[in-house]
Amino acid sequence: MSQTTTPSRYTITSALPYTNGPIHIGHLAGVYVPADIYVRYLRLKGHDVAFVCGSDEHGVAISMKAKKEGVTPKEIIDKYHNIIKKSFADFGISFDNYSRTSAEVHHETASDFFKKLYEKGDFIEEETEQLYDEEAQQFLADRFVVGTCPKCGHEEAYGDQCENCGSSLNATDLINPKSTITGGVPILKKTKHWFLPLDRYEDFLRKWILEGHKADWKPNVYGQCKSWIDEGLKPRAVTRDLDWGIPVPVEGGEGKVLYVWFDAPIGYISSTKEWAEREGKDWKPYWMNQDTKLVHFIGKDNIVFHCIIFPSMLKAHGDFILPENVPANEFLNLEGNKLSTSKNWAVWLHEYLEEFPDMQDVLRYALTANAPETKDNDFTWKDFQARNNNELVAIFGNFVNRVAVLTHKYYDGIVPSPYTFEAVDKETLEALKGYPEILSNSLDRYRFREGSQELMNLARLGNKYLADAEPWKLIKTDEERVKTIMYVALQIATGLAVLSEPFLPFTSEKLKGILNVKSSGVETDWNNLGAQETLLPAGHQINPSELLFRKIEDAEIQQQLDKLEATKKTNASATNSTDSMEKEVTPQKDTITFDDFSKLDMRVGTIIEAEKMPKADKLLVLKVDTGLDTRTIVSGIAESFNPEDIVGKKVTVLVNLAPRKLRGVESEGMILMTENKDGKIVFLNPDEDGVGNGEVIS
RNA sequence: GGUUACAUAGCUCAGUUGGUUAGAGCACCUGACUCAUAAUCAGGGGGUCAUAGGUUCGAGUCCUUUUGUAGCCA
Repeated sequence: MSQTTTPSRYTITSALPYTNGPIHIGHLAGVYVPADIYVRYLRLKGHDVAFVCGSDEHGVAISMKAKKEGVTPKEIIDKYHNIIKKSFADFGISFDNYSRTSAEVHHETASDFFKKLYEKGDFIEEETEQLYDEEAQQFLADRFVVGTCPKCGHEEAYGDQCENCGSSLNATDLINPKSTITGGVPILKKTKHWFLPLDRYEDFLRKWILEGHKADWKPNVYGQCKSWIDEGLKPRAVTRDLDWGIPVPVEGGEGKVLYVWFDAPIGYISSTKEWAEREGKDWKPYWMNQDTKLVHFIGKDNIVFHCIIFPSMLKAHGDFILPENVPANEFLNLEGNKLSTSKNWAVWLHEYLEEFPDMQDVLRYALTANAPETKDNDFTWKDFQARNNNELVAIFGNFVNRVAVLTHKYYDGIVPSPYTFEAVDKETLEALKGYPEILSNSLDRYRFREGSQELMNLARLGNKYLADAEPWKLIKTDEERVKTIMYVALQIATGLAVLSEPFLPFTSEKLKGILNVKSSGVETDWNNLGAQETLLPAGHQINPSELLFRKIEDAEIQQQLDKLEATKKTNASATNSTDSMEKEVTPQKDTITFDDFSKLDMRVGTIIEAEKMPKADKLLVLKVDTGLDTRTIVSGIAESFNPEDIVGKKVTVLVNLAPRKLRGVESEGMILMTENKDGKIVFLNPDEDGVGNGEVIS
């Protein structure tokens, strides 16, 4: 079913980022950069495009993270939605609309979608028994249950998987299951759910994918679909017992929400609606007209949802078109290890943007030139540096600079009139004309890595032309010839300015500024570039040269490597100290100023007396010599220390804390404590010899 | 465990339907040049195409084995 005619419009989606963390280079290389290149290319060719995305804000993981951190899901999604949205915008991902699944338009769209399928009888209803936490009054998603693994005996296995032996489990299989919310023992309780019977769509999928897209879908995508279909598709639950998400909008759906994978892809549609509303357009053609080409950019972990489940949903609904292609990318690693949000093993986009200001295109280029299109790839900072210094600076930037500098040197920045074109000039101009098609060839087949290299080849063509023609020598003997040479070189530079736009949008803009193309009077777009004789006319004034790229020094790379090394160390010590018990690192608090800090008066003190507070399990009444005075401090450490053991101990005391009465005893300060790996409270003690009472801590 | 994909020079990758001495960029070595961000241009060395077998006149390309990596499923 590959389309042979040119589509009237394009709907391009890129995977909705999950709002449990910021965007990192893996997301960029796999999804957003290729999607953005494709979209910019389509726009340059004058196509009607809707490029939509948004934050995916539902699901168990966010609900769980919220409970763990003691905040509401909304606080989490707002935080990450804002970070993500801003970093995309700053990075130049040119979404027509970036929405979020908590938006009203999405709730409505997803609800309606569900209702329509419900009314058509496209769901199966089934009652199953699930674990239920009576105290919290809610059903427990697999991740909310821990217990002993029935296979290996590991005591901290999750309801869906044992991280010790790696086997997947059902929550009901766990021995001694416990709710992670209350710690209580869950009971089995009946619950009703709605299932999408994928088996009904088997014939359709077989025909559509296995016959229709055998040739044009990537091997991995096609192969995975084939294995799913061949194994026999089963009904899949599209609702969950959860309090975070889109409420099931039909009778009996109280306390239940749509499965996040049911609502998320509908987010593409909602986002399109939001965009159309704002732009005063009709969203429907973008999703319902057969002459629209729909393409989903995703990572390989999402293949089944975008190729099997979502298309089945769309088919069931009946009004929608299906994706023409799903160019799923493989994964990117970082310095030899898997990227991990929870382990902080990543190059975070929002941090990159701060650490390498105005260098968006460098990261775009490095990620494109080394994109994980056919297999997992490794991002290394050394490669990043090499791509920048050897290619962007040395080949692309340098060519442009030498052309601009020579033009100013010889002609005060005015494009010279060519004299007679020799064979080499004609060949070079002819080669230049061929580039739009060369690049189209790559981009139409989603080969962005190849495309980026072809673009670089155009700059190479320019460098070679100059090296062969040697205008700097001829200027002394043959001025007419030099005019022709510089004219040709300027045409190539202009070609680069136009053709680099999808790959290097910021650079393209800058280069167009140098060449002053907007006032040249020549229409230079992708389509007529190949047909046009002149891209930058003789007599046209260009602006002074500006460097397009700067070199990246070894020290900058080392800094990034050190940062990763520090992460490794943090992770290693975290694993050691939490060997058996999962211990969450408390998130960093809001920043304070130095003035805030200096308000704290902390001193070295010595405990001179200690006794238990009557009728209190946790409290000790201490007399502490602070160097200033001897004062009474009540401390909640009785469970960890015997009073007699701590007399004479040197401790850190916050002395200017407002006094407070605890159990009738006034406490005049606070002793600083921390916790060791076993959860035991320990003193933060100034144990260096010769440190006396009353010394200020700063 | 099942399944899908991947495995080609030191590194990153091309290699369409099997067809002459396996290609490119980077790195390395040599030479040329100086307009240019010590950039550029030319030339060179370097691979028994993961492994073992098979089909074929002929296989990096098709089939099977083993190993490794990754995704998905159980």
